[in-house]
Amino acid sequence: MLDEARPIVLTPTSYLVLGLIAGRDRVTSYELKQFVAVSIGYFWPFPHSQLYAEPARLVAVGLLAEDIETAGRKRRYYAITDAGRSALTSWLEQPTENRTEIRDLGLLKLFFASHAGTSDRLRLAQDQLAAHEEMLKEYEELHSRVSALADPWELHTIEMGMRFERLAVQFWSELHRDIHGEIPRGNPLKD
Amino acid sequence: MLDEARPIVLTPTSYLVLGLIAGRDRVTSYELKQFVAVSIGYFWPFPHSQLYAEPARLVAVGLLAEDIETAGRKRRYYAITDAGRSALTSWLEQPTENRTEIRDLGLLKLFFASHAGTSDRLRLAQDQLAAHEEMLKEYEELHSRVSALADPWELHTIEMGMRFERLAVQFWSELHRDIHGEIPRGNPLKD
DNA sequence: GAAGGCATGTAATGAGTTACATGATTAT
DNA sequence: ATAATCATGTAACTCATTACATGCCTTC
Repeated sequence: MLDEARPIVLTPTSYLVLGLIAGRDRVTSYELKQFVAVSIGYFWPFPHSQLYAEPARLVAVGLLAEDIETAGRKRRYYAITDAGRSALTSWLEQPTENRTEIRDLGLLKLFFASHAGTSDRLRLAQDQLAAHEEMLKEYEELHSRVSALADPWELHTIEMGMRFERLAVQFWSELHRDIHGEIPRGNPLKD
Repeated sequence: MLDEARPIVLTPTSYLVLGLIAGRDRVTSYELKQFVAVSIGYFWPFPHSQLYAEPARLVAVGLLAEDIETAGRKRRYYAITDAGRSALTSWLEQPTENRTEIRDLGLLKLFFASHAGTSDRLRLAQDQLAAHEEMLKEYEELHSRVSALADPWELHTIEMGMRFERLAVQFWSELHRDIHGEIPRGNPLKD
């Protein structure tokens, strides 16, 4: 009972990692990375180094157990502990303080579009439209690929992602149309 | 030309601050804070200390000019420099690398809902539904309050926010209905 | 003239990002 | 057997967050 000092505070990333590990029995950071890339990473991106740093923190506070390979690769396998599982479920029981953060550089640029010229606005809308169409397609492929096997709750979040992308496609294409209508005659689009 | 060392790299927050200041001629961090609270802060939240730290950085690299009151309050007024304005516009011209980040603790919990019980899932959906309905109302009030005066591009981002909230309301209410249907008979809802 | 809240700012800490690094495996 | 790519991890640095601090103004 030394060092009772700072209370354990878990970040969203902590729960993310905890939750991912809770669903498996032994995983390496690399495996988590693989999975994140085709699931939660779609709308909650972060660099893979977090998947190395965060488990280390969680081991330090007893929510994960670590098991290091003795063989050549010396992989670090993580597993959730009882304490970890109960931290996870009690988080799930807790009411959620909610402020959805939508960080999108395209929207940020749109916010400041009064400082840009019409052609830049148009390109912005075009690019965003294309990017979101692309993302939508990716989501759809992903969805059809995993819809049979994946956890149904994970699937729901993927569906939310798809809906968001549809919304974005709609939004930017309307905007594109509007901006297009506003191009001055003396300066016709080429392309 | 001493210290040509590290190239100036601007973060999204940098452009956010730069853009905000570009639209005004002299502002304090506090004024920025006020404005952020009813605009971009809705979907890109961050603590106000950033609005003190970031201008300082931008002054250091010459993109903002600082003017400190001599009177009692010693307020720091910021204004954009020519270099700052051109940094902003060239950013606006640049194509946007896009990965929309949607950070939402409710969705994260949904992702891990297999580790929760039905009643917790139900509460999650209820809470999220209520929270998004609330946000939608806020957006609508904001929109009608400012629709006449605000920059039209800012308005568009607010409209995107509203659309997102409508989507979220839709999503969580469908989910709520689905979960509700799944409650085992032996364990009827009270409330 | 005290109290409370708004206005304004700073310090400390740790999380998150970027960049690098190196050992396996596969393809050619 | 060499190159290329995948697998796995770490280090440095900076931004972002939390928490605190204090002056000014209003109101009673």
